[in-house]
Amino acid sequence: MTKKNAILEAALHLFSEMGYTGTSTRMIAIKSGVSEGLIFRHFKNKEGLLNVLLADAEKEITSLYEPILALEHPKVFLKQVLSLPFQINGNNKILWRFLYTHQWFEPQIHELILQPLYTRVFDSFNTIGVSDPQSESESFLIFYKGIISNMLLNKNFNAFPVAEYILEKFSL
Amino acid sequence: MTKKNAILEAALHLFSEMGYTGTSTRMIAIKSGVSEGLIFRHFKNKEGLLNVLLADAEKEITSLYEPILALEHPKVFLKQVLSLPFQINGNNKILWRFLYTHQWFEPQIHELILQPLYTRVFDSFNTIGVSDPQSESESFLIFYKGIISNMLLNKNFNAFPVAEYILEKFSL
DNA sequence: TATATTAGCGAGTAATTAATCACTTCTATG
DNA sequence: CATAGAAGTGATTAATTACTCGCTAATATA
Repeated sequence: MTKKNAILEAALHLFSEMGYTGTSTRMIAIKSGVSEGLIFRHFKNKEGLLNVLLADAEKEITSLYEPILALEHPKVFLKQVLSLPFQINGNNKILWRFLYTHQWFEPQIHELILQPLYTRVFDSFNTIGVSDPQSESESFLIFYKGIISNMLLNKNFNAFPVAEYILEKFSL
Repeated sequence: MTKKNAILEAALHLFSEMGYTGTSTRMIAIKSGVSEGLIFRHFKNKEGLLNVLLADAEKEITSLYEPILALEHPKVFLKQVLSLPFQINGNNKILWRFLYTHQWFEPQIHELILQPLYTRVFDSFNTIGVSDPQSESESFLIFYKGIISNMLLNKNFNAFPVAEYILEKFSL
């Protein structure tokens, strides 16, 4: 792994655990095993490092959504959206936590998580033929985000039965 | 207003907007119009100030929940839980934002928001007689938290139709 | 091989941080 | 009124902050 990537990885871990303002560039340097100066050589400043992490996160979310957005059948698509939280594992959990902790200070993150899905979710419920596809879509996506929040905040939370239950509620 | 309360109010505002680590005691002193030293006289240190805010928040949440927890009829109670997000106004919005931004770094906050409701929600669904009261309760509370998250993160979000929709889904 | 560019280091720096301290002013109570 | 304790100030501190800079080592390219 290049030192540049080591910096990015250490910063992602630290930001997701301590927050952006709670992490010093010195901590990042120590954790990634590089000199503090190198951070600024590669990323200009601390905010620049954050922006690269945000851009990388956007790419990862896009490629995570991609195969699901390719599904044509409405009900299959919607079911797979609710399966996304279960793709959270040891590797990408840190990325999700980074996004969820920083969404309060970086407004584009909330958009990044929901917007790529919204149109297709709306169209799906519209095709299925529900009475109010907008409210149906919004409540569906609120649940999608909520289940991830809960998984990140409560280690004992077993999301499987809840997700099954919700699928039933949305007749999927 | 006492200077002690001015400090608490300024800190709550700043913490909820910039986060705990993103707020300096100097900022709090300037915003509340007191000397920086007074903060430490009243609260010992910055963390002590945070703890007082957390204790105050717990009291406020408790008194917000109290009248709803007093409702006996299961469906009436559950309906009123989903009406809680609409009690968010200019005054207490800052408190909710404080809780939601800090829940990622103060694990007890997630508990504080959900735990006082959980038992009664479970009992209510149990009394009503649903097939899996635990999953029903958990999904219901995920919606409850999710609606508030969405309201805080998306100014254009109109929660009314969504809440109505959810009540229907839970046959309330 | 020669040279230009990039990667990397570590000692600095000015500003900011949380916290302390000596001191003054207010206020309650005997 | 007298006085003890609480409220409040502002200068000061040691540590930490984000960031710079002069330098060397590595790597690419001609």
